[in-house]
Amino acid sequence: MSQLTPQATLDPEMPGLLDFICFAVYSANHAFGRVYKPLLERLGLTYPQYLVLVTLWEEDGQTVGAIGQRLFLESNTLTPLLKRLEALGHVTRTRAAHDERQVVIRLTEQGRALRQLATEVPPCIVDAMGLDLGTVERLKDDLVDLRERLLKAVAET
Amino acid sequence: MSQLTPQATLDPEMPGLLDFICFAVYSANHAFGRVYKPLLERLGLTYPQYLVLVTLWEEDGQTVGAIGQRLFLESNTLTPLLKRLEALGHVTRTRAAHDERQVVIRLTEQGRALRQLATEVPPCIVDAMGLDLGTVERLKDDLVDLRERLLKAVAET
DNA sequence: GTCAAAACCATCGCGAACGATAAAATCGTG
DNA sequence: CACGATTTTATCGTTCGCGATGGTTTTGAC
Repeated sequence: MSQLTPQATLDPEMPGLLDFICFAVYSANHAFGRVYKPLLERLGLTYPQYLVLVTLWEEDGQTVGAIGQRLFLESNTLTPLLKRLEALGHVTRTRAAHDERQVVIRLTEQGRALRQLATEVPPCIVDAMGLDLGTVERLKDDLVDLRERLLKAVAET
Repeated sequence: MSQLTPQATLDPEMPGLLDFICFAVYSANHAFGRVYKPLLERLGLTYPQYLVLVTLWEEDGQTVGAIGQRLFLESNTLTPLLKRLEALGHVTRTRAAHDERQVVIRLTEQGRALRQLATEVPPCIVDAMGLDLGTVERLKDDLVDLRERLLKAVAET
């Protein structure tokens, strides 16, 4: 282990990795993934699949586009994911009668039932964070604010 | 609107997507990706490749394992990524003489030169966030704290 | 010195994310 | 009504991320 890395004063140009807030977000996201993985494995779900189901538990019968708008994803990501959820028996995919372009995603009975099992998940996450809900809420709001600022900046490009 | 549903006894209700701090992190991470993409495209880099180079600009000649420890990635992710950086001419990959198991990653002259071009990137990100540096710093610290708590919880499992 | 255990990296397969592109349905304008 | 433009979803190729596994080198116990 080469212990001495005196972080030379040589670089006012490029900040270190630990100065990047994007890396803090990136690595926190990664850490959430590691916490969620064992919990979701028991449900046979991946993390993005879980997020899709959360939106459907909130509001069933959404189109692919509507789900994508909520999750900031597009059809090239969602279509294969939704096909897997269909293969697992959690949802159905049917063309909308009034507009054949749209595909409506509906929970099956099994998909609805999964919601009960999934109620154990959020408390486990809160427990793993070990923070009071006020702190979490504030952090969440700050992140949403940051996200909106970033997306606004991208849109203006 | 988003009254946090208490995970009370037998409450079958699942919090909405917008109540999940993990989703705030997930979507903020994606938003960063969208901001970085056009900036890094000019350098011919992806976002993870850029993160690897940032660590190497900080300290050249790290092993694959050392880079992984910093970025929370493992060889199965890093090896192909580093091979691409090698193919691009930014780094070299050589077995360590004193321990043939380790692979040392060193910047090429071209890889070092890229650092100058990349100095334009961080100011663009700060600009896109539109937040004062104190707010950013505090948010970053909170995220690092959250990350450490989550990883600690995983390790205790 | 020997040999099993550990460390380190590479490989494989799968799911996720996205740019580019295509195909089909619908809409809007003339 | 006709027809080009738009909307919506799907497909393809590339990169990332990770679990599982394998191969080589080093370490450690005896």
